[in-house]
Amino acid sequence: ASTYNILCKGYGVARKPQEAQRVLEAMAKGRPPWLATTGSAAPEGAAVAFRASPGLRPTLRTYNTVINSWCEEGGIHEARKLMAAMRAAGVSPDEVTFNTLIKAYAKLGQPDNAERLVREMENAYLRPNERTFAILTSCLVEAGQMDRAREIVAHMGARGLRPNSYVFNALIKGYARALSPDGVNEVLDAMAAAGVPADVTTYGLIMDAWSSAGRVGDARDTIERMRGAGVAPDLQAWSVLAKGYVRAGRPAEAEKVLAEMEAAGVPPNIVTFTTVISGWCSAGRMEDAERLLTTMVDRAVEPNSLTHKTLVWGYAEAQMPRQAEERLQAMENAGFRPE
RNA sequence: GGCUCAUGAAGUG
Repeated sequence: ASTYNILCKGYGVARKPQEAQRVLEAMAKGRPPWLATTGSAAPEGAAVAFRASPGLRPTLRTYNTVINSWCEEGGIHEARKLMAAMRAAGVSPDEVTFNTLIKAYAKLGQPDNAERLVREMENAYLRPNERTFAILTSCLVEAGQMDRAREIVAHMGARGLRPNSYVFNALIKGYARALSPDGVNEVLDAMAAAGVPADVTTYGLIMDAWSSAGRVGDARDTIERMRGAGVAPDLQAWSVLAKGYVRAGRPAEAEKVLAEMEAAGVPPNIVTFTTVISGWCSAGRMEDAERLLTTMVDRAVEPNSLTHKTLVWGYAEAQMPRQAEERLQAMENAGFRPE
């Protein structure tokens, strides 16, 4: 029975296209009620899964899983229809159902609709939970509505909820991207006061804002602060630091980060290497880019399409068409399609 | 009890 649900999820993850209408219509009797009511296509694989066991009725989790697969594809309309259908079939949506739909609006950048759905959720006598607030907060932050986001978070207490790290991290993201250390520190203080420890994501988020802005000194300060707080930087955090040096036009220092992270027990991966290679390319230092590529391959890290693309770009930018062509060829030989 | 929903990294068409 849950095998069944896992199947649905698998198909959802695979983002199967929708030839489903045919599959649905071809289904034998014993079709789940929702099939009759959703006039449009469902993800093909999910429909196949339903077909597999004619006698079985979809459970709440089955519905949630399929609704999620719709939402991942931006099919909010179909998802809502499915919610109506499940109700008609006597299965009541739960918090997960609503969170899934709220997330869909969040992805579409529609905080108003997301908030509307939270109200709808409460009208259905369901309590928004921490995830609901994390999704909503993140949505508001993405929309640049920091004040509203804070309001919402402040409201959690009244509903018996305490902001967790997901919620706090969403706020931090907003302030970090606005390059507002005051805002960031304010949230960090609030986290400490709430007994929610800043984690590797929290610090990574902050570092990324600094690094993206080319303010690598601040990113460096942040990673040291993180270590001081007993939080070990992970692969992403180190990669972000390397990006900071790249963005600041300091590729040699970016490359030093590779050794630094290695020493910390976190070997660089393809993302880290490609980041630093792009730094050499940006500086027109193609021989260094090639040298690092060799180092990378020696360490059994294979270039991917983005690595190749970066090098092609680098040679083009450096007015080295001959080498650009060679790179393009190498890319094709490695089985990557040039764009 | 398990199975469904939330957060950070690469040249960025």
